Amino acid sequence: MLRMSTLFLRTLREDPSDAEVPSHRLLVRAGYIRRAAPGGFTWLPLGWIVYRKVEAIVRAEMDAAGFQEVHFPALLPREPYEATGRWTEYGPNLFRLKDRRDNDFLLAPTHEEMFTLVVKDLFSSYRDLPVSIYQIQTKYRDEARPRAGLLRGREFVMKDSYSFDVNDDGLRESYRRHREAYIRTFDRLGLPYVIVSAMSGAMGGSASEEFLAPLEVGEDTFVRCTACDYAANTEAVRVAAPDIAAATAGPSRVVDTPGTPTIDSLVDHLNGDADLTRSDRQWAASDTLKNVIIKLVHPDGRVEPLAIGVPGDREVDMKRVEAQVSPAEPAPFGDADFANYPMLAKGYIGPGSLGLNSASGIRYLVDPRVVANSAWVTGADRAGHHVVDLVCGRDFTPDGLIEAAEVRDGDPCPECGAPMESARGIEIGHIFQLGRKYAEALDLKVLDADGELVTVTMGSYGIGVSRAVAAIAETSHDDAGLIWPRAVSPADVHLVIAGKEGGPQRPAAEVLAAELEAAGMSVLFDDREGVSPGVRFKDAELIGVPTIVVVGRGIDDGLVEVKDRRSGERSDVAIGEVVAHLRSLVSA
RNA sequence: CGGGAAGUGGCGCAGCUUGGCUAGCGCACCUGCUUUGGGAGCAGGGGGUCGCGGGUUCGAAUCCCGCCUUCCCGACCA
Repeated sequence: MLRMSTLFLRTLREDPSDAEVPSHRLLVRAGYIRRAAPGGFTWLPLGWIVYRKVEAIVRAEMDAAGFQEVHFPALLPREPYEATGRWTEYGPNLFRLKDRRDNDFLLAPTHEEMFTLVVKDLFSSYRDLPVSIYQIQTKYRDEARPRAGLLRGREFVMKDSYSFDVNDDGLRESYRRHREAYIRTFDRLGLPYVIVSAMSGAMGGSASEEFLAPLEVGEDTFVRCTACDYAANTEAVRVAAPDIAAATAGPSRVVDTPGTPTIDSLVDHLNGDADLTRSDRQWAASDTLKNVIIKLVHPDGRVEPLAIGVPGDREVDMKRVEAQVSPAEPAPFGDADFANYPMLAKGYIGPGSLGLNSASGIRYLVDPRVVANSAWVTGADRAGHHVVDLVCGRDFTPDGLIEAAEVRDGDPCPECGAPMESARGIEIGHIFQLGRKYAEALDLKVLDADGELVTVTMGSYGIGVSRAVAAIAETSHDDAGLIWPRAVSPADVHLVIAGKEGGPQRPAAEVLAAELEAAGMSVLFDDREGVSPGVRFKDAELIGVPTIVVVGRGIDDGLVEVKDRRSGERSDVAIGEVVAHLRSLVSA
């Protein structure tokens, strides 16, 4: 039993000034957490109870799925991370430190290397696989900007799992089992989520999905179809490509378009010149093909120019580009770069000067909407000139496709064609078919049935445990305070005494509290003396136990009040029946 | 990393422009009395290196320089 008279708790009447998002505000105000360091929080007793309940549910579902728990140090030597290149690749987000002998160490931001090495250490046969192991561990990332309390800290708790299989079929099965375990976990946590397709990072990536709690305060933008169940992170959205059977446009022709370096000016010119107007409709920005040049900086330092062609009504979304070209980094193509490519007429760049086999030799990738037989107005590689009716596949051939164009509300779903809508969410889980990257880097191989060495294929799967606490608070609160789902509430029942000191309420409440505990329910008991009823009610609402029981003025008639925190509904229940009544509520 | 705002008892804030007596207010905390179904009243208390370091000055929360931290927007971020 948690007695508020002795509980290590102090609620705040006012919002802390540095807290913006509701979960941060309320968790601090209600006495669950306290800021201890930039991006680091102390868990107070109520908060730690909730945290452990969340952790227990995560652990129970991992165990139920047959995954085995291990535990690594957070403080690790440099070497394994050097072997995979991440000592440098992780950049400034990695906490690095030295021991007394000047050896490099790090505080692990994630543990792929260690899991890979421990499996290599123990196992060497296909007979040992598949295996999935996990840990619940404190992670460290030197975030440029910790924010929103528990939602993005520099120290946080993550459940990370890794699967090890001999082949791709096995990986897919391990991935499926984790996906189902995650669905069960988030369902039990009472956390709403959307499963979205995500970018796996490296080119030619394998399957990756994120579990996003759909919340405005979230940092991830995703789109979902209004008709079917397609949903994807913005970076990973696939564009629905039209199917055009044959080119209907006439032969391409170069036209004079003086002073039209922008798409808007070009469209205005096309619609304003009698020789160029269309018979069927006005020209639109989406009829034009805009070619944007960027630079890619590869991890080895090599710099490669890249041309991206998108419909003129859309911007190139650098986040989407980055996700496509990772691990290379996109960078702007500046005036100095243009000087090296005199064949590029800025503002009038067209496919004629682009492509690996062209004069520039610049790789040319286009949006999937630029399909075979589609006709475009695009630059003629001469200032003041454009080409009309340039048909893809007939008049030019790109080097490939790239998903780089911005995504908009209302864009058609790639699955069913219905309009999609965008929303924001908090990433609470991520499942990812890693493949052989780490196994190759760290030489994790097993003997197969034929006695041949094969490289193991891996999956990695994460749940932000401390973030999940904040996400639950974020999805479940009102103006008065938190409202915990029963599965993670710090108590089953919040029992409040409301009556004059010395009256019958206190002894009756003491008896009731003991009976509730005896019946298997956990009780947060407001047994404080000299505290006015208003304070008790406000604190109860702030703390957010889903069921509040008031032993008050009804006690003379043998009645106590049962309040539902979420709905606000109250009902009087005979004190002799309240234990059974509450037990049915709590177990419902 | 760029732009903006801000650091004063546990929490929320004032004071700073124009340097000066004991650094003030509300909440919280302690003592006493009253009060007890929606953040009570009265009286009396305790608690603050004014973010850190340096400088100017007879004198700095206040002015100057540097740094750190927090929040917001952007960049960044399995």
